Formats: sequence, C-alpha cells, structure tokens
Amino acid sequence: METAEVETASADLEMIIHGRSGRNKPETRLWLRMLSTTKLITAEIRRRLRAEFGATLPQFDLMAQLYREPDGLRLGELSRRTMVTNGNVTGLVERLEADGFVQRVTPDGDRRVTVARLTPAGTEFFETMAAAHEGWLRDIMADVEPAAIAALWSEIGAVKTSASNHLSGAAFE
Amino acid sequence: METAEVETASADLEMIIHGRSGRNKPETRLWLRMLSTTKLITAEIRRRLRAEFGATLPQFDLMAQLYREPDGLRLGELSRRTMVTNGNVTGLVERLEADGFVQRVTPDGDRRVTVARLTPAGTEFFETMAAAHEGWLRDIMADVEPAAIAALWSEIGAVKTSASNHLSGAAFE
DNA sequence: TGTTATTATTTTAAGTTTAAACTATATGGG
DNA sequence: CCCATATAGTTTAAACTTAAAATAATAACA
Repeated sequence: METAEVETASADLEMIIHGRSGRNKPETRLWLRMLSTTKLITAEIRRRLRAEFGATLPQFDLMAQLYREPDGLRLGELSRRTMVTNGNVTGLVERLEADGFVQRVTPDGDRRVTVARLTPAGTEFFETMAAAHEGWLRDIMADVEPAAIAALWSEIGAVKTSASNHLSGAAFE
Repeated sequence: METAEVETASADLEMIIHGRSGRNKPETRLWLRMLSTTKLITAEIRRRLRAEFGATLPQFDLMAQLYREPDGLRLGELSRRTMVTNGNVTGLVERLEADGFVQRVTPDGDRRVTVARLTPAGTEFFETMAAAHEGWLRDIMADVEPAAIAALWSEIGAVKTSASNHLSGAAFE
C-alpha cells in the first residue's frame, strides 16, 4: 500500500456536498445514501439481467408493466407507469417488438393511439426473469432484518408522498 | 372523465411483478418503492438543475466529488466515486472542461494518469448549485418527520451494506 | 364547416450509459 | 534489454435518456 491517501473503498457518493468536508443537512445525507444504494442495486440487477437473460433493465421494467395488463397499454400510459419519457418508450417498444416479445396494435376507434402488449413469448420470457429477479433481491437484502424491511417500506412511502407533493415540474397529481 | 379505468394516478412503478396482481415478496416491494421514489426525486432535481443552472445531474455529481478534493482526482478514482463507468467520465470531464469548470493535468511521474480538478469558476459555480440543491431536498422532504429521516438513513445503511456483501460482479470491497 | 385546441406518438439533438475493445504507459522478471 | 502483464484512459457500438419540436388525428365550437 502506498502512502497516505486514506482510501474510502466502497464507492462513496455520500458526503458529497456542502462544507467541503461532508457536513451535510440530514435531508441531503439521506438523499445521497438513497441514491448511492439505489445505484448499487440497480447496477447489480442490470448486470444479472444482461448476463443471464441478455435483457436490459428498462426492457424488464417495461415488460413488467405490460405483464400486469394482458390487454396491453397505450404508450402514453406505459410512459407514465415506467417513468420513462414518451419518446423513450417508442424506442424501447420498437426494440422489444423486433425481438418478438411485444406487439403493437392501433385500435379502431382512435388512430392516434398505439397499444402495446406482450406476446406469448414475451409473457413466458418475463415470467422467467421475474422469478429470478425476486430471488436476486432476496439475496441482495439477505442481511437486512425483516422488520427493517417493513419499516423502510413504510417510511420511504412517506418520503415518496412528500416528494410528490413538492414537485415543481411535469408531475400531475 | 371517461369510464371506469381506475387511474392509479401517481406513476406507479410499484407492485409490478409476480402474481400478475401485485403480490410481491417484501424485498421486491421495498425495492420497487425505493426505485420509484429515487426516480421521482432524481427527475425533480434534474429538472431544477437544468432550469436554474443549465447543468445536468451527472455533471453536478462529478463536480461534487471534485469539490471535496481541491487537488483534484484521477479519472479512475472519479469513476469509482461517482459510480460512473470509466469511459463515461472521459466524456463528462471533456464537456466540463470545454465549459471552463474543470481542468485536466497529467502529472510528471506517470504519463498514463490524468487528474481532473475544478477551476475557480467551477468551484464558484458548484457552490451556488450545492446551496440550491440542499434547499430543494429540504423542500422535497418537508413533510417527513425528522425522526423518520434519521431512521431511514440508518436503515438504508443496512440495505447498502447487505447489497455490498452480495454483489456478483465488478464491485470491489 | 372551418378553424383552433388538444391529445398521442414520433422524431430530433445532445447527453449519458454500459461493456468491450483499444492505446499507451509502467513494472517485473528473465 | 525484452517480454509478459498490469494499469490508466480513451474509443466504440448500441442502447437509453431527456426536453423540445414535429406529425397526426381527434375534439370543440363559433
């Protein structure tokens, strides 16, 4: 080991801002920790999706939404539910359609609308991935007390509600 | 208002997987809520950074790391701390350098190395943004009890630790 | 019936993202 | 000195991302 250079080791995105030495307000500290934790887990799931299924995380998310709606969803609705912009959904659906997992239909009534739905192959593929996904999360959170998991779920709900009520921009309801 | 169509309203990425009706395991439920909350807040901060400062979130994150290290950081170290891939850091630093906020230097000892550091303009710019950023977070979490914020910080720490200990891929320590 | 506005989706431009391949250095033996 | 190997960054290809502009179709209504 070299000289000084204390080495923070695990990617620390935390204690980033303000006082130049990490004296942040509680809200900022919490946010940085939420963000880094989410990034960590997201990266892990992304890696596994790719390695085991050759799929990307946004594809998985999109298919997850369609899985719950056997009749399919309009692209706009899909956009809201996945929290992905409109234009983005277009591309995602295109690629998934090319892979044979999703199908696009324009209903009779309104020709502006496009409805996307899973094909049988897409349904089967998603079910396999979803089962694995669930196992990964159990694994990733294996060292967390069940009580803490429940508590977190509810407390994060409060954060989500507060955030929803203080949005500036494009956020309805 | 049309017909039935219950309207989940706020973008629900939650209750996505498994049972086709939202009967997920606690770990999955927690994960989906963490993810959607993080996405919500991230989008809000991104919007405000862009609107008020014309900056992007990754740029802000990168500058935040450099701010803490007046002597600058090697690009590889910067990559680890921001949790952004190597190649990505290259582009980010390039653009920030073009804007005059960051400066690149190759030290004498090892010509493979590039160290990035904030310019005076970059430091000043970041300080302004950081102050606003802190205020936004206080605003966003305004309805959350201080005690809950503290509890969350510690419990999410447990999740982060557990996740760190169950990584499959490229994650050292 | 013609606007005018609204809604649904696509396109565009710029930026971010990843993983993998590539280019220089450095370093450590023979 | 030469070669194998490791290290630091950059480049590349494909995908994702956003915000904003552009299309297209429908609805509203004077």
